[in-house]
Amino acid sequence: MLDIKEIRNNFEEVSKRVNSRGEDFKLERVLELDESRREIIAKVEELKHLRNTTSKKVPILKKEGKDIQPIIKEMKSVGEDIKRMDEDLRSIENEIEEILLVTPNIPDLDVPIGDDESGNVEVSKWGNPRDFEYDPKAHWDIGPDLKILDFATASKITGARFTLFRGMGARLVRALAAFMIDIHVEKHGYTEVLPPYIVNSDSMIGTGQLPKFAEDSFKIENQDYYLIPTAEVPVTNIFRDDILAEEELPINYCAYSACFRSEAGAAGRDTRGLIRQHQFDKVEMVNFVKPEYSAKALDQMVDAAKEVLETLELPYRIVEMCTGDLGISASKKYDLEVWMPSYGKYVEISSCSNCRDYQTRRANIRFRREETRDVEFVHTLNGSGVAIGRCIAALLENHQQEDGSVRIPAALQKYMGGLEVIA
RNA sequence: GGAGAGAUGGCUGAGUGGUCGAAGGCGCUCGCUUGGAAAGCGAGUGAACGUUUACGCGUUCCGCGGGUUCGAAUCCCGCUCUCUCCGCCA
Repeated sequence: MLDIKEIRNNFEEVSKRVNSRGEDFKLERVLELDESRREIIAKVEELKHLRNTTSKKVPILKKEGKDIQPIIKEMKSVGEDIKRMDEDLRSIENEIEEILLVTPNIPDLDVPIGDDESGNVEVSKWGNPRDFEYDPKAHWDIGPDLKILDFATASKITGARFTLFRGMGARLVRALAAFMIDIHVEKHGYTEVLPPYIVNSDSMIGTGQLPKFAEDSFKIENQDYYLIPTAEVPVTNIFRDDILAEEELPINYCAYSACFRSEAGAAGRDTRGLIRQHQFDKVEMVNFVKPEYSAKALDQMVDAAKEVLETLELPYRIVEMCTGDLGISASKKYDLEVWMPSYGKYVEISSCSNCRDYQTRRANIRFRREETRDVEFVHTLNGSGVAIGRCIAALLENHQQEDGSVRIPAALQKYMGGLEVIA
């Protein structure tokens, strides 16, 4: 959520930068509403002050035997005025909130301007796509051939966009989760958490999934519960409505979880294989940091994700998202894209975002700065470290061998019980 | 799912209609004291919003949302969460 005071005091700049995302976010209306809101507040608080001071006098006058009927009559009417103005105020504040909850974060000044993904900028590349001396298979063929992925049975059990992992396939999911978490915990100082996979709407609002993107989530019928689209939601909301001590920061959590997405707008896209599923596993990183530290934290988070891919010997590139392709909460975002031979291109496998104070304003996550004793909003970052389903697709395709088997990268072998090849 | 109890400031814990943002205690901060520390003594110690150059002033907040009243932490209604017992269950 944007800071209403920032909108008020710095309207041109805020408006220009938010609208650089390629959409007009109607901040003028917020300005108008804010104006009348403050007008009403001034009036109604004056009346409340009158009521308070008068109410204190009433028992005294009563004791003195004075006639308090005229005062009571007057205060009754004052009370009605207050009630009416409070209602007006509430409706204005609701409208302001309604707008602010769907207004995205302000992009950082150095984010490239662009309307859509075509404006994204490649920052770096690691490794080289393998030059196959034979016709490489896609993972949706490799998996079923090795009997480790079973899409047909999953669609019987549930429907489209689900996978049944079998044998070494199932083992691979478990191995990758453990492998990734170990990297983050042992090398990057993360604390492992395992959150609920179902959250309430306050949590979904806190991280930005609601109210704007309701159709992307699975909602539990007749309850205020949602299946998490990412562990970012429960983990970021751990500190909702808290004031942290400065010395507690930074807090770095990583979490394995299943993720559930309706993929409402993706009908017909990526219909084969593991790339776009309603349920997938992911290891997520979430940072809570002091404002002055969040830019650096984003680089470190990207480094942690890079390490996962490099250790798995998967070629990737890093792309910086342009203003038109940032998520609602992000002020700056890097995607890590892994080389996918079946697609003949790089495919997103991690997304690392600096959300600055956007989520913490929504979720009311603050810290007290020692020096000033002031309360400030924490900055949050989140990033995949990395998506396990897509990682399996990449492993199968990039490390496939001509005989149909798949080589397990050295670093992963101990997590696979010493297995070197899936055959 | 059934029965009961509860929710007050960083913590603990009073408060059943009127000078209550809320006693007391603990904690914390600053000062005094000390060779130093502890103890002791004194002062201070929430957040949001509005207003103000500033000092400050005002409003709101006692789980959440309504209601009664001139006035609600206190009375009434609804909801949420926590705890205990029973049932069920991995």
